[in-house]
Amino acid sequence: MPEVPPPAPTGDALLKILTALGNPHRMRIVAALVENRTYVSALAREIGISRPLLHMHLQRLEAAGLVTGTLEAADDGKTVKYYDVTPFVCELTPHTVARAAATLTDDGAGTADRGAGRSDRGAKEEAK
Amino acid sequence: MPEVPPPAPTGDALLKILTALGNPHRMRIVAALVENRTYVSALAREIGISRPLLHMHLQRLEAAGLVTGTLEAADDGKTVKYYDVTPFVCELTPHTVARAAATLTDDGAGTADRGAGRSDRGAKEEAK
DNA sequence: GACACCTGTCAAAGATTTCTGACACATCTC
DNA sequence: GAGATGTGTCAGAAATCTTTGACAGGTGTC
Repeated sequence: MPEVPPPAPTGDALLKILTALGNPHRMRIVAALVENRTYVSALAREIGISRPLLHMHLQRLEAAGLVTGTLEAADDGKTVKYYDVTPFVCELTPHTVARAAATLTDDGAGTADRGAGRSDRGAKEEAK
Repeated sequence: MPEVPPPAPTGDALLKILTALGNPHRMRIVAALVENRTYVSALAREIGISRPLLHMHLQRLEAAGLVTGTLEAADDGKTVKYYDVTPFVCELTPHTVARAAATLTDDGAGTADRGAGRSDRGAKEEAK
């Protein structure tokens, strides 16, 4: 079959995606960015949350590879940070979850890589 | 049978699925149940977590509709609770997330006032 | 009866996540 | 300069999730 199967992310990557998307505010952020790209302050006004809070949510989404932020210069020269959604595709089935769980690096004892670990993975798309 | 498109869960349902799957232990539970169905105590030993903890995780998974538990009688007559995975299919893309976000009943204000007393919550948005 | 399994629930501690209010800095307009 | 807009970060409170240990049953075997 010529069908190209989904990228099948690693366990940690899938976990990051799930925890990133598992939040009403972040789901709405993705929804808003699908409609049209915006910058941080405008998006905060649109959704109705504070800038610091939105900043945190955007960081979480970006860390999961679901959105990307670019610092651009507006017409008047002011620097604005625009965000776009990544065209991610992730199929969730018992099999894909099981496959991802096999590569989890979390031993359950709390060896979670919180804030550490440099990841050069800009896109999960080619992961295999 | 022709191609059946994914059911497109409601916002709250998808959120439940995502938060249920967004946990290393629960991902491993699904993985273990995909291999072969078991009962609670055996599963707890297999994964290496306590029974009360596993019980909570299973409840969360069952509440999201990802697994189902059935109280059965073993050969010797002892009652055992077996768990099976539901053959769920959920496609995660910017579009599906956006579509689901539109039906979220969480007003983001923390007020668990599901679907009641609807009024303009964005009153302060235009106050600028 | 004593033991070994199974089932479930509870309260309380521990660890994350979420959220708010300030702060500091830059650019453009009046 | 003052004011409005944009950027980002920080500490600490508040809410939620995770985890443990103890408890209260049930059934079958020795």
